[in-house]
Amino acid sequence: MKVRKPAGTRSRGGTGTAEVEVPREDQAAESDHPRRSPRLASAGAIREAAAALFLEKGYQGTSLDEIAAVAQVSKQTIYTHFANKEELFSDLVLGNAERVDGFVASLMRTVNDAGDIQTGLRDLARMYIRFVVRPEVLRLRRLVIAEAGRYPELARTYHERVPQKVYLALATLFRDLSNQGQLRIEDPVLAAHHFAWLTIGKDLDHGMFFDPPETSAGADLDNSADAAVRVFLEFYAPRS
Amino acid sequence: MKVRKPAGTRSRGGTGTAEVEVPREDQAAESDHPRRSPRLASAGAIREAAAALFLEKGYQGTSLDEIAAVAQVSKQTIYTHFANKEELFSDLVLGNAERVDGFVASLMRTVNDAGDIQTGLRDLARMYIRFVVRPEVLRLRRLVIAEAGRYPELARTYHERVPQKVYLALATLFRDLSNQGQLRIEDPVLAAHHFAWLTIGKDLDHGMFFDPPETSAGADLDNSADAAVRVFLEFYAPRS
DNA sequence: TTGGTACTAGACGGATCAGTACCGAATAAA
DNA sequence: TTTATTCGGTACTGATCCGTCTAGTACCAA
Repeated sequence: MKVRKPAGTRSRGGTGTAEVEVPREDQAAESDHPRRSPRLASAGAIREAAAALFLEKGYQGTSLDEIAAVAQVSKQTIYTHFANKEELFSDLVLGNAERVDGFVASLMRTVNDAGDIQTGLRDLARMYIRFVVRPEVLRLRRLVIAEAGRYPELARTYHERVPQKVYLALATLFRDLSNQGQLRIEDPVLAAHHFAWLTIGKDLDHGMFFDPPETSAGADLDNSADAAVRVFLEFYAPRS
Repeated sequence: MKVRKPAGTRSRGGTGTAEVEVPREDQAAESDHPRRSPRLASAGAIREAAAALFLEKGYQGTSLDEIAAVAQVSKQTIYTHFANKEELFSDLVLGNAERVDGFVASLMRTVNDAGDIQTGLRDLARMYIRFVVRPEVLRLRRLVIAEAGRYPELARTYHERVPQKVYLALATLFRDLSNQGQLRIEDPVLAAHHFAWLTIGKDLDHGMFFDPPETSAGADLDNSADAAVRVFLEFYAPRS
């Protein structure tokens, strides 16, 4: 049961099955008073192991002993870094949520860099759908939904920081484009939802129920994205 | 899987806060004999209790002792009707899945009864969104997604019998309407997804992360549905 | 009466798991 | 060297839970 290494070399990240990026803490990121931050080398390994196991087997399906074993760390060490299982869980969920900022920024950059609006929205939709369809994203979403009943606050926070952040960015973008006369939009938030769900609806739904291996082929994703943009623009493009 | 017929409305006094319909397999015995109840009466009570508890606290969060207590039944009795916890769970999920047939039929009836296509699709969208937003539907969906990792076959079956059934019905409808010249659709399945996600995307997403109390008001739902239909028809209506 | 069915009540085995306690080794500073 | 801290190993506690088992009660049919 226990995977033990023949003493000596501890290879961290060598296995590297954790697809989700684990935020490293530099010094004061955590709560204030506890203990002086010493060698935090183990914190990263714990986060990696927790991410891999939580995403694969769910919150309740993962035991701390298992995390400790995979992280090649004593269970006690987990408790020196995290107060309890719940905090470790929320650290994973919220830590990964922070990555969307970069993604949203690149979305906006993409559409600004494009020549015309069709191309811009098409590229945006293609990026969006590819982001959403990634196995880690799907699994994390599933995980949050699964625990939404037990941890409603976590679900709310995740929703605000991930999906909603994208909707609001889209809404802002559409409002600007509408002011420039490139779109004709009365309710930017509504338009953002229309764009988002036209684009990702089918694949996100699929990803919620089926395991990731069935990742859609890239060409199919592009076709979905392009079709979504055509429908969107037919309504929201300025009347010629 | 046993084939069950939707029995009448009978709620065992006191327990019933189960919002999900529970299929009964025996319709006798209206009067409540104080203690010694009719034969097999317990199966229904077990299903009711299991439905209420599973939907509220999740699969892993619900113990069989708890179900037995709520159902006012001995734990042993549960095992005379269901092989194990998993079967009880799948009975709940799949049993409720059977109800979509009626819903889909009424959807089609609605659109056929309408005078013009705008009205027809508008009424259809309004019905659709109201169905999806119901707390029992949202909770059941959440439950299935939560256990999709552990019970992939159940997730697949649920998806086929509930959401996919609606998509396919929509696709068939759109194909027919297209043949009649009332719509202009090349890919009916794609159009069905566009229609579905334009309509329910936002509220379904919300319902996955937030607890049911925040049920959207009826007027908002109608506005969402109507806006979705406008966007849909702008692209899929025949060119005038 | 006999036997079968439907059920209650409770205990129990076997297992899992979160969280704690304690020990000793390694490490680094004083 | 001494001292303090970190960490791995492991045993332990207290609790939960699935599923089984026993013993006994009520009802019904042949």
